Amino acid sequence: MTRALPPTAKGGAVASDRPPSRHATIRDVSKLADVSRMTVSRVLSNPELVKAETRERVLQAVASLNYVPDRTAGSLSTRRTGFVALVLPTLTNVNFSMVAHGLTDVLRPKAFQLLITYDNYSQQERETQIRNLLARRPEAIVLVGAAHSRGAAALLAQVDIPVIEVADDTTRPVQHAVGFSNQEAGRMAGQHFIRRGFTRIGALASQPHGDLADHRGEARIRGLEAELRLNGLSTERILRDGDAPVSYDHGAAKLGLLLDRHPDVEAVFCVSDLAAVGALMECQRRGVAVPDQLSIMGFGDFDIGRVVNPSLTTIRADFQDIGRQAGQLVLDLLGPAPPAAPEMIDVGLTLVERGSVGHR
Amino acid sequence: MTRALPPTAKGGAVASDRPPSRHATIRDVSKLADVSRMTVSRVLSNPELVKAETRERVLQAVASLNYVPDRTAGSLSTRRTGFVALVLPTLTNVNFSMVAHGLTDVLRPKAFQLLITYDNYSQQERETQIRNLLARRPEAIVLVGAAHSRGAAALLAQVDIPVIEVADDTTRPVQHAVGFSNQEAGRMAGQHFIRRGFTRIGALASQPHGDLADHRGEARIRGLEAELRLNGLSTERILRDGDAPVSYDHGAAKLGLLLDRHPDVEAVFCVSDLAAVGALMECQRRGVAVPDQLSIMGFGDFDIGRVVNPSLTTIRADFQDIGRQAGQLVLDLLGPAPPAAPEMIDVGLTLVERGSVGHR
DNA sequence: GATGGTTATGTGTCCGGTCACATTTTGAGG
DNA sequence: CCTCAAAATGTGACCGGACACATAACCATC
Repeated sequence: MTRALPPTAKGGAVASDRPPSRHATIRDVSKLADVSRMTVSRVLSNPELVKAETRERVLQAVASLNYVPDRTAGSLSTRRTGFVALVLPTLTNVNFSMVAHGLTDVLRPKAFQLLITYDNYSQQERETQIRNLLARRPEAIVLVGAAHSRGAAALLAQVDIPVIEVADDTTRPVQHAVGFSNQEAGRMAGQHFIRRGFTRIGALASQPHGDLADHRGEARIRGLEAELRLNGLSTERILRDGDAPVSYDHGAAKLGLLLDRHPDVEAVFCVSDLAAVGALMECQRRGVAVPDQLSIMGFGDFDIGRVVNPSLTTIRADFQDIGRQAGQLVLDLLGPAPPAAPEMIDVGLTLVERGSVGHR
Repeated sequence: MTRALPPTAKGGAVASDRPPSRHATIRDVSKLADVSRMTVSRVLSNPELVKAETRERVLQAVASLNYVPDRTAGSLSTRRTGFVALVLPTLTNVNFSMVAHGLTDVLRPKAFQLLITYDNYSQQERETQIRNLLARRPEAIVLVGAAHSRGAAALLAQVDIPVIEVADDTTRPVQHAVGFSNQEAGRMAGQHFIRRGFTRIGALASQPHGDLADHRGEARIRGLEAELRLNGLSTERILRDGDAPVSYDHGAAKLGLLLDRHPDVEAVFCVSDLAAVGALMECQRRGVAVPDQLSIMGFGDFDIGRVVNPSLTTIRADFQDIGRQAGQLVLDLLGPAPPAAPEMIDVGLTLVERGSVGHR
């Protein structure tokens, strides 16, 4: 329960007291069952190699000692940790969590353990996280996002395990990628608005600056910009303001700003459903009818978009599927016949038409 | 990049090929720097013990070999893994994620690494997750929720590391607890409604059944029930229906059901803000004015509650603070002077009055 | 220049498993 | 009852670090 105080405890910082082993070891079990360590080991990993009678005896010893094999020790010997590292921007974004769930769906049955960390959208922090993770000797590393600091990129480039970048653009990954084109998302939004007859199209995004930046959101905005230009439309209603990541509040506040600056805006694309819902709510408060007076489109297909009024038209990427595919890719790459070429899987995007986008 | 195929590869399942070491070891570094292993080890953990000149030489060797110390090996020797295990119901609930963030806030600076898993609200799965985690020899284990299967409870009871149950009731924890009273939350909701003059009070919750059950939500409901009874009010408008965990959709659907069954209901408490927001949206669709015709209260103070119209009155528990306090408790318990008695920290609850609750 | 206390560095062992290989036991067949 | 392959079990080394302790280098002092 409580740690035994080292005998030399002076109340000060006693850093180097090697705590006594409090766990039963394989030797304890082997003695109790009167077999060799190896037999115990076999009972636990290849039971069919051990005679039923002996096996039973060993299992009883295991149970009576509450023996739980130490995977740290096992890993050192087998050189297989069973860890797969996962780096997310944050744990608080459901879509990123879905990537983790998707990975777990595939990897948990194969006895892999996810090592999940996050970097709060900071490339600097991401680099130190990657470094820490590598010290744990994961068998593969999965990262949400393809933008890395110079140091992180160097780290990943010289690593000898599968590296999979997910939920981002699949162009020029370090090794492998499972994702979609963020620019394409922006283009889809633009095309949809244009098809609906809108010409005064705006957008809400964060301002990209320095270490903390939402590269994926920015890419979406660039896609929209490109589409607008292609159609000879103005891009002046695209608002980049505030810090990443965007939120409900961001959407509400910035929609107000956009409306003040460009009262003539007909349709707004938000880099995230969160901002879109915030914008929608701000419209309710201002008495701006959606979609009659203003159309709103989001990105990400968050649950909330389905219940708001009107329901939110959005662009969907299946993040759980991304996780699953990444997980399967990890298994393939770690398997007996790993694919030789880098995999670049594009899971595509779907425009989900609901109620928040009208037409002219 | 790709795994070297074992020389014996027949294309079949080659399970037991011990992959050759692909990482530089401390010996490699020591040879290159022409020092002993121990000097290298010291440079990396107690640099001040090594002469500046030697240190420099070692660091160069480290850099040129891209040496990353293997924490698996280190852990085996020091008997300190630096892992703190965290078991959540799911990764997709922001409040649980906030617990993880709070823990990280405190533990990351102390070089601990969270080992995060989730059990999809299944006690059975939770038990196997705990078992897997223990094999990794975490130095402490933090669990969201205090309800465990018989096996899990046994596992936790005989473990020799700090066990902290968080974000749940703090009564009778296995060891320590950081949380709040869910029943109290229900009572607070009831009291607030009653103060506002309502008598026909209802609630939305999931149906508790079997392995998958939302014990926390159920406790809130029981608190509300108790409060209603205490005031001689009917509890018949409390609706327990559908599977846990509740969601926006659940709230929307079940509010409809409640309204159909009890058109006279004046105020509804939802076990989660998610359900509350869903209910609110359903009201918008049905033309039921909130709060004029119906008052709605949630639990959890999710971001979305602040932006909807009307904004959502809710009961707030500071989940990130829970995480931080749990993290600090871990540090204390692992420190040189661990508290002897079990800690039971109640972080309390706050009623956040916003727009969705009116009065008679 | 011998003495002794720092400071700096090195050696052997162990952590708790698993691997490769060796040895013993078992049982079918002659 | 012996032979011999197959099945069952055991032995020693090793994975990559860190600890405890030993030894060497340094430097001031007398």
